[in-house]
Amino acid sequence: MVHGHLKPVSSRLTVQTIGRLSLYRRLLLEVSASGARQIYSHQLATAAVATPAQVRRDLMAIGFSGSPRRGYAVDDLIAAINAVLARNVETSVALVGVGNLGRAILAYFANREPWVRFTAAFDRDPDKVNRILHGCRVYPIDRAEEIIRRDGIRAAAIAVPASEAQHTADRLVLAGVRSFLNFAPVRLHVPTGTFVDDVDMTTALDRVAFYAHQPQGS
Amino acid sequence: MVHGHLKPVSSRLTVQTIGRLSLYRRLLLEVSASGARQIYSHQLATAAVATPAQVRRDLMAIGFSGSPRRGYAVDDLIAAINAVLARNVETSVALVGVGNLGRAILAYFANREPWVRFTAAFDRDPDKVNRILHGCRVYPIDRAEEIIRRDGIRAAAIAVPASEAQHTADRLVLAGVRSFLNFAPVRLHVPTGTFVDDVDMTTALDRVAFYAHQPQGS
DNA sequence: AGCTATCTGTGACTGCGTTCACAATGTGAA
DNA sequence: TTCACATTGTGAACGCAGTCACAGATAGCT
Repeated sequence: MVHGHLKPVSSRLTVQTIGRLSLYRRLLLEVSASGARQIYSHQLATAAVATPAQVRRDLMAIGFSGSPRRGYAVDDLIAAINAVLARNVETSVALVGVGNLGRAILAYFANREPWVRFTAAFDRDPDKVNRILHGCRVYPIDRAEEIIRRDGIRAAAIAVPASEAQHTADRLVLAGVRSFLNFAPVRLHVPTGTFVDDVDMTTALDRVAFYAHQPQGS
Repeated sequence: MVHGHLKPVSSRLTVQTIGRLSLYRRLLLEVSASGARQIYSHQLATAAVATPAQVRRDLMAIGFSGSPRRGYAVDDLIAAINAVLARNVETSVALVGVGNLGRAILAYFANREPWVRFTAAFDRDPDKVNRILHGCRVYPIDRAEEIIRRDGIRAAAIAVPASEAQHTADRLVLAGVRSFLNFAPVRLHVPTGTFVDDVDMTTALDRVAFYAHQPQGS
């Protein structure tokens, strides 16, 4: 779930399209590694569990063209997506909350997405600070504003308890963060122009439990 | 992201509504604990970062009525949502993949959602099996079909590497699982009537990185 | 060189989730 | 008891993401 008000970035680059581009890139990297140099929209669509028209629309949105009867050039497409998604620069992300979940996040993303790096983590617990976890240094939460400003960090993952999430977000916004990956099972109130992507495992689990009880029929 | 084709469960119980009901319930439990007995749609909407009309439509979808000038009865509403979401029974969920992420999931949900329980976990690694993690026993992956069938488990969380996710899902579907919480950064091909809720942290992080670079203006 | 098959690019359309707006309701105050 | 008004319930309108369907393009085959 995504919330937070944003004007469209370009003509037709919606949040959904951005998400699918991320998926396409992952799939294309595998395709490229397997040696294929061209790919059709219907092949990419199958891999992404989408429709060919959807794929073509998404690529149209980033101004990437293929050629009839040959499809899209895989490596060029990867480069085009890289240019759009990450502006070809490494993005620094802060992590707040180094509990079970926070540590799993650091472990999960270590060496996974080269264009994104967790450069600083923060926690309230004095026992957790001043360590280095998966290449990310943990600082006391009180130094968050200072370090985020110093390093020009504009993105942050929130992995604190639900009761502290809003307060944490407020502080980060003031420090200059405009884009949140929110793992807390609450919705954050943020100013216009701030992006929030909720990764709400609680809601997801409730949904899964609900549909587990539905009658088999399609 | 949710995929997998499903006919509407009831008249207007969409996937989105189910998700919001889960959120409402969490908020209402806090409200109830704080002592309030009635709540207005606009109060619930503010807490959920939604609109009053949205809240009223969702409650209409589960046939719950309030009264003008007094709003909705908090405890009755919680009970109504419980009845819809979990059918008032405990749901058993299997976990496949007991790596960093899988263990974090078990820790995260231990004692969090009383109506959902991870009753069995599976892993390929012989070193990980036959332990009990956060109240959940870990079995070798080869016993998955047997145990899922034995316990009538219909929901599963997938926390295996991307390359094994599809294969894992296929086996689980054959064993009777109809509802997936997919943490692997791929889209699963599943038969009609099977539900998949993707918790794709990779895509989410890419989105957050993208919007971190967008100009401040709303 | 011409022809054909098949894929891309895109205007138009569709369906659906959300929001609007207002009639109906009934509560609490005087 | 009456009145006033804040809140609910919901038909209708809206907007947008996704799909359709076809014109345009081009590579390969004969």
